[in-house]
Amino acid sequence: MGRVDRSLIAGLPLFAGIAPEGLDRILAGARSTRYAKDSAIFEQEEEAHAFFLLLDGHIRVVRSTPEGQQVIVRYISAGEIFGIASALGRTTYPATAFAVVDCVALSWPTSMWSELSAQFPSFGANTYKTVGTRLQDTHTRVVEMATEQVEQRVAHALLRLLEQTGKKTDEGILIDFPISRQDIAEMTGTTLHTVSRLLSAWEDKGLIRSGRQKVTVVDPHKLMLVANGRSERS
Amino acid sequence: MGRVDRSLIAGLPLFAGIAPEGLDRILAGARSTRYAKDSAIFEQEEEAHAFFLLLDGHIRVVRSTPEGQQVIVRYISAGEIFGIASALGRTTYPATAFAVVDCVALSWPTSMWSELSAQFPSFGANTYKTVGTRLQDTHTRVVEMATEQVEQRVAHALLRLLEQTGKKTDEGILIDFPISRQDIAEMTGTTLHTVSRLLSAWEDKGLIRSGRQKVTVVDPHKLMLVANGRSERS
DNA sequence: GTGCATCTTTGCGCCTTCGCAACGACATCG
DNA sequence: CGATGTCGTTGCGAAGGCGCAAAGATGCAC
Repeated sequence: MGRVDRSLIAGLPLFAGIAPEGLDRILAGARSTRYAKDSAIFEQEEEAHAFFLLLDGHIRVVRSTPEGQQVIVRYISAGEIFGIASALGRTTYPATAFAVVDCVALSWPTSMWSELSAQFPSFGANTYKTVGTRLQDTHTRVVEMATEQVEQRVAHALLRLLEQTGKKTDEGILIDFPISRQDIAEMTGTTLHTVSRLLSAWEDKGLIRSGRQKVTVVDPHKLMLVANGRSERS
Repeated sequence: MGRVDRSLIAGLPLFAGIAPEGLDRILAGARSTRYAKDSAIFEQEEEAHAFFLLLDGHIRVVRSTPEGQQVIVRYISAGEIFGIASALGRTTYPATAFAVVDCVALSWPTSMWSELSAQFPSFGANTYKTVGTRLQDTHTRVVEMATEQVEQRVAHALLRLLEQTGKKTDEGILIDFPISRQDIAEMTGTTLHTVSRLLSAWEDKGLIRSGRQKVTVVDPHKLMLVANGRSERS
């Protein structure tokens, strides 16, 4: 918990078009919290007491089945809002949010949502736009799961992570947070075994380099061919 | 195209808490259109010129892959809004909407969205709540596709259709619009062959009765057991 | 009433993917 | 620096579900 300087959030598209005084007023209602790696920011089914803006780090949003299987709904990067169930008329969080690395996030009490979105229409509009984008992304994922083979789905998932958090290194583009085979499996609806086999095969072909909780894409273009099924079967 | 009487929409939750004069003003900007069975209300990639409210009938929202495969995103029933891409900051429709039966829908030009939602906050709020619900529903679907076998997915899909449009008959609960094996396959990410086999097996067990483009659920409770995987393998 | 288009059923072989199991590698911590 | 736990790899067998193909049903149009 602590003060937040306006400059930390002034550049975010989320707050585009809001005057400095407005930002200060928005921030006045927020509190900043640090979350240790692997801790939960909120949990599925829990009362939705707040919504969040990630300032630093990476969040993994996970939905669990009654049988205890987990599915990764999405990753959140710095600058994105999350836990906005409250903004959408829900009273409980539909998923659990884990800090993938040490994170810092702002939070506002749910009760402030209507107030903020009314007072700063562009903030509301930007948020809804984000929700709309996520709905489309999720539909895309449904389509992928319905029509593609595992190999394509995993390739697509990696490419999406690259887009979101790719970081250039001298070997290629690195996914900028620890991610295991199991994690990738939970994003794509397969098993860690199958993911491991795929990554091994791709590494042999020189598409990627990977290690413990680490994936670097060496040849994004070829990976894209795989994702589109234009790659000959091995 | 034509006039719409206020009474047609006054009872909808979407317009709850809006005065009669407000409704009239909302309707003044709308136009009513009839769509013949199997016609498209709008098409994927098309400019999002309007958003819609279904007054009567059933709509199938379909997303196509570049390879021409189709996935049913959802069914829309009377009273629901659809084509609200515009409300979410998109400029094109992300999917195609087909009239499953003869339909009647109201439409408003996209440009009216901001005006209406500003003037009638509860209308805006209800719409966003709907979007939130759909996002959750879609996530649920992702989880199902990631963790369940085809049999469970198909059972879940049928149960969802029952919930949405089930109509009691003397044989059981009927899905109230024509739906083919192919349609069910496109909802669940499988093939019409597999769906046909499943329905046949369920019919033998007395769970359902089905015919050409028609499914009646005789024993919803047992179907729920199948959906939850609590049914012994055949 | 007859013909045609569409939808449905069902058999069979194959292939992708899973499940299980065992082993190997790497990092961390005391 | 060695022990321990977590994560990754890989082999093998099983099977769920797909693809293809052909035949059977049903409703609609003329």
